[in-house]
Amino acid sequence: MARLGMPESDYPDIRELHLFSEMADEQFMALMRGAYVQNFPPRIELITEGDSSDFLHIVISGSVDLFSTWNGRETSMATVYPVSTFILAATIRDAPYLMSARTLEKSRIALIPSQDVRAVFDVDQGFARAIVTELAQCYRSVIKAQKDLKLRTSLERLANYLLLQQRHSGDAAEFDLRFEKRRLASMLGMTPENLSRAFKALRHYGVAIDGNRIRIADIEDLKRFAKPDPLIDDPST
Amino acid sequence: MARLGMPESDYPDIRELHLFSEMADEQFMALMRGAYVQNFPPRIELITEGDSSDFLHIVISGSVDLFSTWNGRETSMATVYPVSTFILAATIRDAPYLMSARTLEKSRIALIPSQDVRAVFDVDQGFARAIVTELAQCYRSVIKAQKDLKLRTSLERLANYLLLQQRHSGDAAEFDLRFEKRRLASMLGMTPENLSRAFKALRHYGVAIDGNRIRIADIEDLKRFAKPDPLIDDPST
DNA sequence: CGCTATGTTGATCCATATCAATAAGTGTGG
DNA sequence: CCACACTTATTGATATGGATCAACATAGCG
Repeated sequence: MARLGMPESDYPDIRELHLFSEMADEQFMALMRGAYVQNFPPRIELITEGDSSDFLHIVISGSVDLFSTWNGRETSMATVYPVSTFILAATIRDAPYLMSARTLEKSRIALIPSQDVRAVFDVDQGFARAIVTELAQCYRSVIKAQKDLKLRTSLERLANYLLLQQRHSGDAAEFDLRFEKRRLASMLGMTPENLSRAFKALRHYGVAIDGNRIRIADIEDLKRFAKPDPLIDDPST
Repeated sequence: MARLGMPESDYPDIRELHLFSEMADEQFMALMRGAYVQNFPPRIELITEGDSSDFLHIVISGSVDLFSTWNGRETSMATVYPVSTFILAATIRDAPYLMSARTLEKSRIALIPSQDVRAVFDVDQGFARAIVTELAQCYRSVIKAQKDLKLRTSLERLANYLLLQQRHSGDAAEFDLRFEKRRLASMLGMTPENLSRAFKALRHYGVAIDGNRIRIADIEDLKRFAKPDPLIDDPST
């Protein structure tokens, strides 16, 4: 876990990130020279909400939970998978983190000093364009999550989540949940107990669950209940 | 309501927007030349979610409600006051609007073709910097709203909202609600009936309400209940 | 092989929505 | 200027979604 300069073997993965793919080689190398890479065990808190945003983080392998707390309560806000960045907005604004982050599993994380990111933004046209595109994407994702929360019941949110995961699994009739139910419940804005019951309630629409394995008997039946909407559920639009 | 080129008398107000204040004169004039201004009566739907984002909108006077619908339900997402823009993210990504917009009152709205915005972004460093800062700000606002929704009860949300409005009114002991309770309820993610009862429940913490007028007897008392948190309630951070 | 965290199930409680009735504005046209 | 229609706000009664509490089962994991 000692802090090391980034090995060049990690460069290609990061370079492929659309955030870095359009920038000049020279600027990319400048960013990489100032960057660090660390390997973390599971359940390590990487950042804490309220801290100042000294580094842009990139998940190279593993996965990271973004969560927030208030008054003794806690909620999962998002999950970050390789290869992507997190806390870009705090880095840009040089403002305190609004969310905490912890590794879910053994993870490899790259850290780029925030001031380097801001400096390169000002001199590299492609990087600037990429950052603004990425940020707009992030913004739209949160808006969709908020519509999901305000317009749907927890049962409807779960149904739509399952349809999305199913699509994500190449439209297979069966697939595994990507993370533990405890966190899924928190992400969907409900308690674990309520999630357990929601799964049972969805049996009426042909959803079978065995451990982490989900089987959807009749997609159309589930869709009639879930009423998926591209303006809420499509990750791309 | 006929579409007209923007009169030069509107330029200064827009120029002062931090989104436009740092850009070169030449680029600013280029944007303005392609822009239109329209006056709208109250309750006119300016854009509809799902439509393609042809124009960046700027509220010059009046106010605009951003709302979303699904399955016959509707919720207010935000209110836009002069002078500021809305649907910047859709403009940047050239993607469909995720929210609809309607005037709340008689309003003056400027429309800048989205492709002009994207074109100027690529040639003006100051404008690019301003856009990315603005977007990061928008993103953080929604994250805060989401924390508010997921971590607090409706009573706690209302209490913190009142504290914020009070600060917004120069820490006056009395102030008026800025918009009708019906919309306030929707913004806070509750029904009008529930809001009505929530106001009465806050009497225990020294909140008196008469029509649109709010009086907070003891700020500290209300704060002990509301537990305001800069990472949720501060508009600036 | 136990320990600990996770998941399930049942009973109950609480927050919030819904339905219904009434009151109070607000704007419109006569 | 008033009468009417229409929307908004309040209040009460009730229903329901979802949380909490508790008990137990189960699955990883050292």
